Amino acid sequence: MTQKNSASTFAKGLKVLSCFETGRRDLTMAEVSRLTGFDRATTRRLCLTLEDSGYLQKEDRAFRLTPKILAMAGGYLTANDFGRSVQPVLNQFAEAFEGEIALAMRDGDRAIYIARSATSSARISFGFSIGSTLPLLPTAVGQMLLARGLASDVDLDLARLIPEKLTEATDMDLTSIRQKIERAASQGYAFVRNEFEMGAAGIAVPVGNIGASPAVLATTASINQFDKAAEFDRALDILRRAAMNLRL
Amino acid sequence: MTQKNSASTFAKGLKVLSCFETGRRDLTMAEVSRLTGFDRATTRRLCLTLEDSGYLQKEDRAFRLTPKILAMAGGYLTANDFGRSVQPVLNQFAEAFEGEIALAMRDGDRAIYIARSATSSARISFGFSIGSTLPLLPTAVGQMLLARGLASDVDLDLARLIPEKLTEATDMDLTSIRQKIERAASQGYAFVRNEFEMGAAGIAVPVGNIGASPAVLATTASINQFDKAAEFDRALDILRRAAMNLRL
DNA sequence: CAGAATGTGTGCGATAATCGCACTTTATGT
DNA sequence: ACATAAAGTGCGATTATCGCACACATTCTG
Repeated sequence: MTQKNSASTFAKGLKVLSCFETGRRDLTMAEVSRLTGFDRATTRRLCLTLEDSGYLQKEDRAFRLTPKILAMAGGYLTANDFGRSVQPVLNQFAEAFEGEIALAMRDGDRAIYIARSATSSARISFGFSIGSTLPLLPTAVGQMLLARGLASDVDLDLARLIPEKLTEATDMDLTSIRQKIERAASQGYAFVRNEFEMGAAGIAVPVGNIGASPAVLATTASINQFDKAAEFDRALDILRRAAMNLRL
Repeated sequence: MTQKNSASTFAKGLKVLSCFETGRRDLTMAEVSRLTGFDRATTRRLCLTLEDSGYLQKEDRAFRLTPKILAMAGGYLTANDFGRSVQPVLNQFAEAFEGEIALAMRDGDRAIYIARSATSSARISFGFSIGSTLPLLPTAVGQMLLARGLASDVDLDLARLIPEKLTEATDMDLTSIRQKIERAASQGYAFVRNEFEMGAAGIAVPVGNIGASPAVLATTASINQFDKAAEFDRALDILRRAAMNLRL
């Protein structure tokens, strides 16, 4: 059905492209067709258009993203001047942590890393990088982003977002989650352990806005690194000082 | 004109999207129309489709990329497992340098950073990050990538690529550039000073392939950091050891 | 402040692009 | 060798798209 002010073929194509967002290594046209629900002939034309345009390359019968998509991401980062204004600050404070620090914001129903720095002693595990996406409910980053919203928006979000049991410790109770978000708002930080990844803990603090969108600063580490109150306090202090140093 | 196996509306839309790759902060529909050559009504529909799909947001009358494009980049990085296999090694060797180290590959007629690490003491200047693109001819990264190609491909490339005078010192002579590429191939590293950015020097070494595409590892610094032969040799040695440590 | 320049929004007829179906061919798996 | 899955193809029907011209809105300039 034709919709004013829109190009449905283009929208379909973007949906095909978004199939590659999850990090699935190789996708055949048949798989893309199943994921999108589009007719196989339609999917074929759209995939080949992405290949012609340089965003996908085909190997055997499977497609994968090319690094051209990184250039687009680079366009976003350059437009915001993050390479100069944000990255050096994150590098400095990652060293203060001897760990990892990341700047994140919300994109739809998820959190997304938009800048990150880590030292060689940082915990590897999940393999976070620019562009990594995290769920909102079971992560410190997500809870702090939700906490930065209006209470009425939190109500709407909690009515829509479905908790997903990622570990044995993932909190599936919306009332409990809401309390954590409210506590994050009142105490100025979110702290989550074992809910997103077993053995991992995260702390997130508010940091200002990117455009009109709230951003948060976070660090993740092994849970035992924050066991002692002094270690936790030190990490929180460094995060807060990093937040004050960031010019967003 | 209809072309088999393709969707021209989608291709047009991707061309609109690519207008935002350059890091231009805000683009109006009129500007996008001029850049692409498309009719203004066509451009309007395509821009609004990108907005509907979450890739662009509009502020006043200008559009800008949203962080959603970073998630796509994250899909590329996750598919290649760079967050786990590459980033920790780069972090380790950035510390050895007390500077910057980056993994790059070729994308069309440019080099593109696909992973990067820097310490707080690294030189800021250009603000490189994942997704940063560099020209092939006046950069160590570019010359090393060209050097990794077949001699016949280098011939074709040098016949097509047009040198661009970025600094007073940019080499515009194709014969001279060809010699530098050949030297890079024979000595196993490329070294460039002041040609891309005044005051900046870069060293690049080969590092293996990503998929079927050659990759290189590079560091950049102030030119005076490599003035002494001992400093240069140390940097080259660290780069080579980093290259050996990377599992691509 | 008026006029010029630029950007945006809209309607609509023509037509080109797209769709999706069914069939064929190729590749892979058992 | 056969079954299954994926890809490739042709084509008629239909829809989506295009681009033009005009109107409206915003910004710039003298």
